[in-house]
Amino acid sequence: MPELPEVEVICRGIRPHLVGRTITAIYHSGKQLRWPVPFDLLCHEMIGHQVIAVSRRAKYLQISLDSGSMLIIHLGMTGNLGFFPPKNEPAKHDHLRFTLDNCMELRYNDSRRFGSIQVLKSRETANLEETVFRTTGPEPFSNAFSPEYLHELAKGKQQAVKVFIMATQVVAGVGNIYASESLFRAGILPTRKVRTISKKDWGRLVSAIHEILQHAIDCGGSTISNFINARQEKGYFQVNFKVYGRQGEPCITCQEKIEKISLGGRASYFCPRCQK
DNA sequence: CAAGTTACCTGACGGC
DNA sequence: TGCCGTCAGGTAACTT
Repeated sequence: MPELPEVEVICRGIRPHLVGRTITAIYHSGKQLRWPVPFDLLCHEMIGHQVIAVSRRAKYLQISLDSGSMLIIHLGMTGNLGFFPPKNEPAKHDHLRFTLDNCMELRYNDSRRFGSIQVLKSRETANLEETVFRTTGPEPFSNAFSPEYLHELAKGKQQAVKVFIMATQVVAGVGNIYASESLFRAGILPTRKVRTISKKDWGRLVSAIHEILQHAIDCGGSTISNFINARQEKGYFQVNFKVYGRQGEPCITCQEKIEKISLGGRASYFCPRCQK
C-alpha cells in the first residue's frame, strides 16, 4: 500500500494521538509478518512505557518510548495503523493491537503480511543510520538527494532509471506509483539507462520527485484500494495520477496513448511522446 | 559485481 | 455461481 507520502500521512496522523500515551497491553494475532513478531520483547519493552516521539525514515515508522527503546514498523503493501475504541470488534487481519492509557487501541492491520515489526532496545537505538538504515539511501527531501549525487551514483550503470530510483539504496521512499509519476513530470522515459542521463535531467527528476511527493502528502496520500489515514479517511492524490494505471488513455499533455510496460517486474506507465 | 527473477501472502477482478 | 489465472502500493534472497 504505502509509499513515502502514505507513510508520512500515517505518521502525522498517529503522532498527536500517540505521543504522551502509555501502553497498557498488547495483543497479537499469532501470525508472522515478514519476520516473526518478537511479541515477548515487544511486551517487555513497551508495556508500562510512554511514547515520546513518532517519526518516519524511508517507509518505516519509528515509535520511541521513554525506556529508550524503539518500535520500527514497516507497512509492506497492505499494512495500516489506526485508532479504535477497544469495544470495537477487531477486524480481519488486525495482527497487533496496542491498548493505551486513554482507553483507545492502536491497531496494525495487514492482509498480505508483507509488513514488519522490529523492537530495538535502548542501547540499539544509537546510530540507526549505521545499523538499521546502513543500506538505505538519503531521504528525498534531504540535501544529500541532489543531481550531483545521482549523476555520480549512476556512472557506468546500465540500469533503467525507474528501477534505479525505486532502489531503496539510491533514495528512500520512492515506490512504484510515484516513480512513474515523477518520471512523467520530468519528461524522462522509465527505460532510460541511468548512465545516459545528464546532470541537468537529474536535476529535473529531483525537482519532479520533490513536487510529486509533496503534492501527494498534501493530498493525504493515494488511496487505490484500501489506504486510509489514522482517522480512517481516504487520500485523494490518485485523482492526480497522470500516467499510473492509465494505459491506453490519452496523455494529459499531448493526447498520445499512455503505454504500460514491465520493468524490474513492476508495472511502469509512460507517455512515449512526452518522455525521452 | 551488477542486474534480473522469485518468494513471501491475501484479495480483487476478469474470463470462461 | 464458482474456478482459475493474473495482478497489486514492498523488499530481501536468490540466480544468472
